[in-house]
Amino acid sequence: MRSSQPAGLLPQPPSPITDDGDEEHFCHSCSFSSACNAVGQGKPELNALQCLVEHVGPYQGGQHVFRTGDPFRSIFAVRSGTVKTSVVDRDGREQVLGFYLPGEVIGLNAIYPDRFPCDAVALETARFCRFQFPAMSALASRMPVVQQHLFRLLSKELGAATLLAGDHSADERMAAFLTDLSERYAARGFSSTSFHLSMSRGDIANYLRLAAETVSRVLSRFRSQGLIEIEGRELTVSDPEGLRMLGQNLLPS
Amino acid sequence: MRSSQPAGLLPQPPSPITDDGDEEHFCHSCSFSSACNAVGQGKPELNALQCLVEHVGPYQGGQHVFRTGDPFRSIFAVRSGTVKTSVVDRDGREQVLGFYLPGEVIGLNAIYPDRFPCDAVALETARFCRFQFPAMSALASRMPVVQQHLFRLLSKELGAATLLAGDHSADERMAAFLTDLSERYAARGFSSTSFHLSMSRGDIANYLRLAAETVSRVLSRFRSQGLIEIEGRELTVSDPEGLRMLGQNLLPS
DNA sequence: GTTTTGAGTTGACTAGGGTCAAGGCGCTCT
DNA sequence: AGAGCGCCTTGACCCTAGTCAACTCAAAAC
Repeated sequence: MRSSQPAGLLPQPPSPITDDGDEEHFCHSCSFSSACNAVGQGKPELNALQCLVEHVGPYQGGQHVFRTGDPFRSIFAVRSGTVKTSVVDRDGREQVLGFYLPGEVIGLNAIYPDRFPCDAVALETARFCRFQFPAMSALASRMPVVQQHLFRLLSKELGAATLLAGDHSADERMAAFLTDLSERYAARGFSSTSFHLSMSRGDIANYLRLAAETVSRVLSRFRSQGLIEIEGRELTVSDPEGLRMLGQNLLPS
Repeated sequence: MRSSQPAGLLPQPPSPITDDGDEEHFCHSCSFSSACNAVGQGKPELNALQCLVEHVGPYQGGQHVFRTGDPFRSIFAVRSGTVKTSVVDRDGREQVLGFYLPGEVIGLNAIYPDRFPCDAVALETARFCRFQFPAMSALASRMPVVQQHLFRLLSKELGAATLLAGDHSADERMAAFLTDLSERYAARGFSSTSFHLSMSRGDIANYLRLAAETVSRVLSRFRSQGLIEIEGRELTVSDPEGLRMLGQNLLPS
């Protein structure tokens, strides 16, 4: 199953960025690790999970992983790369819903409508673990720990969505966004103070419900205040605590 | 179990508003009906569900059903009355997260943190079905239909939270809010064109991330445009289609 | 090498909605 | 009845962030 490729895509040589790395380490930093590990500890259910997990990709930057309205059949855990989810409203305007880093899961919001309610686009070359959902759901019935994990993932995402809905200033939003990204990178074993923004200013602006110009201005202001250093899409957080203070009202707990 | 009361509350005579009504009809309009019905069709699991459901209340308007930080032990289905959920941020400002009508479920966002992440306050005399969650979760493992129902409820709420996060004008937000309320009342068997707003203008404003004055102004404008009639908290929707058009970008599907 | 294109930055102006303030209406409590 | 209070409405003003526009820069296309 390691070698499976989506139809129509040529396999390409692995690069340092997109290489899956060793399974042990990758799974350790994956949102599903507790579920997967629970299954993978020599129990007979191991085979069950292996049947419903499939490694897919690579998707090149700009390619769709799924589109609004596609029938819901599986959820995806990001193995490498970054993904943006978005909807387009009736006026044709895009609304960015979220960015997903390696180890995070997309597609959970499709369970209810039974169709994907948003687009998912790779921002850079990306690979995934694809979990067949009906089978996953069935497995969850037999394995409480898997069920619990799904409940928690859903509930967690619900909490995250709620935070963005508050009325907050541009500075608060940006500070919270950067702090959140920093912590998510840290949780996956990357540097928390220095990383690459894989999304454009426009995407950030859209996600934070600001104008692209405002994002530019706020970043410039943060730089002149010594909170961050930024050049293009390379970001260094100089004052993590200062940023955290600014964004605290938007951050969990 | 029908007669259980929270400690410290005197039973009070049922009123037309707060009376549970007959079980059959109530359950028919409840979000949990498909799960409950599946369980209650003469199967042995009937007893299991009855053990974990408890009818609680009445809570008077202003009373807390649960508070932020309370340990998570159960979810609640509203049987009668209306409930507001909210958080207070570090500056002490309240943020209204949602309003819940009879037949709707509160507490799902507590699964992940394992504590309630928000307050829930009755806006008017309210009664509930309380479901012990660990037991419910265990039941879900044995009964796929219950599990599926929980997944769907969570995923549905996730979709709803996402909609509020967009950047929309005051008019769009208010129109979508009224249309949504109207449809939820209709789904529960009440009039969709004429109903009582159980929350204050301030609560509506807070929920929609507007100022109370703006809510007032928008409602006045809607009235002068012939979209609604409103007197105090009594609302009549004169032009449902017009409202729907206005709020369409915020409404599901 | 030149042109084109798109992302990003910065400045000037504008507008939607927040804030402040005053006043009306309908409660409840003496 | 009168006082007090909370909720609501309306008006005047202001501020944050959006819009429009000009310009830079780097990478891709020719």
